[in-house]
Amino acid sequence: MNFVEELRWRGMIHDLTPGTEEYLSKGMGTAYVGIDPTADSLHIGHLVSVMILKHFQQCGHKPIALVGGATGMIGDPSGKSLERNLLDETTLRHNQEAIKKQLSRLLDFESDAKNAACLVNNYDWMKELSFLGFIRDIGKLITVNYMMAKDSVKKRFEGDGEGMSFTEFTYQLVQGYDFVHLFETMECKMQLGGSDQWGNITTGTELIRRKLGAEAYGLTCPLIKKADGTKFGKTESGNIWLDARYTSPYKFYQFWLNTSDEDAKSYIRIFTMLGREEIDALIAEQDAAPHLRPLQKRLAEEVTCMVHSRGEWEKAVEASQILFGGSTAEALRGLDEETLLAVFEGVPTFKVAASDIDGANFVDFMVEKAPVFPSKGELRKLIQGGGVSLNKEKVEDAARAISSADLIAGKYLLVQKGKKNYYLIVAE
RNA sequence: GGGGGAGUACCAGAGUGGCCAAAUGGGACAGACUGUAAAUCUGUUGGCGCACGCCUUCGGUGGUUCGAAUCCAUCCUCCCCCA
Repeated sequence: MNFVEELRWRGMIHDLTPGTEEYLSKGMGTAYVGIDPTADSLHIGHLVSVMILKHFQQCGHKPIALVGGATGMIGDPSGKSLERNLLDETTLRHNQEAIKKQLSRLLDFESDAKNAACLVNNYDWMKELSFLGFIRDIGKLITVNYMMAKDSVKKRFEGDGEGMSFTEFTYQLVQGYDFVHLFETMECKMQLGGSDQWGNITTGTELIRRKLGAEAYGLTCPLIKKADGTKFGKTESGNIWLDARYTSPYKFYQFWLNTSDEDAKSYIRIFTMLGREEIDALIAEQDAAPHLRPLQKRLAEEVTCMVHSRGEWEKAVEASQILFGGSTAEALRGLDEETLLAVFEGVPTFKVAASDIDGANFVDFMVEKAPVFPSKGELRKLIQGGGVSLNKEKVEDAARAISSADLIAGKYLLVQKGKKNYYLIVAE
């Protein structure tokens, strides 16, 4: 299978250096992607790079994931208008470990195959490097003029921003040096990344050309966009993380399920390994029966299974059916405690004393005892607009009281704000 | 150093003595419609015992006035022009 061809039909190529296809056609190639360890979990923005590595590996090449322990300490100025905050070493170490764990579930690091994936941390070689050594061996090879011509740098010199520190200016050289190092030690001749990395990648290939007199290659993928122009991978509640502690598998599943038709058509090519025929068939199915959303369902299934597990996917589907499948108050009451908790895992939960329940006024209770809503006025207005439900039944009267008879399984209250926002109240 | 302008709710932006809890647009939230979509339409968007009542808000402070976002003084911040 041809890697470049594969990415091309999936719409995952933004730019590539000349000679890339030829290099990869000569047998097993090696390429790396850099990942900034700014948090102790990857988010779905990282997923694109990981998918590229996955394809790379599937096409018989050797992928390397580079955790940027050193570069993370500097901060990539690309796409940033302000100087970045630096991370301390302890945090970085912790983040690196967590990211390693996540990556190892997505790529094959274990097998004996020649092209098993590999994980490196640039801190391991950067920490040995002396400042003097660096400016002698690397700094000499590149002119400031060349570095200034990069978009990521130019932007910081013009217009808004607040200037750029020497540290960030040097970033591209440091990242370029990674490439040189991997080229020399692992025969890694290619770097992959998002389109914002193009400048950094070409600095690397340039360094390799000047220092080693050798050819190296780069490929970038377009930044993922949503059809409505808003930012991909963010919701009101923030980033979508791969770590279940930050984004529950249910939320994760829901995120993909809720993509628009248009986006789903491109996402399914980018975020799943499904083949061309299968995807074309799904798209045809979607066009024939859009309300059934076969595309979104399949997309959500594939990605959730890949990132979490089939078991988590099944739970997410089950939870979705209970939450959105037109279930009634009776169905809700029919649930046993265990299922209930599983379904509402990750839903904001409030604990109250059981003695506070009986006879309490609904509005007062929801603001004072279990602060689901920030103010009584807002809650009243929502109730008037028909936007609040208790145990799947619309709250009609703002003055209604609650009692222990409202408790599900003797200790839970399920409050809904609108259709999608659930809150669980536990009486203890 | 000289001259001019501006700071209003989440954002943008009206208002320049009482009719201002403050136009309008965007955003956000909710309702209807739907496919848990998009588009559209509707409502809400300072707090409180909420249908015309009270309290806190228009950069800070202090004043004038029966009454101030609006007038005066002063301080702070930002922008523009000239040197």
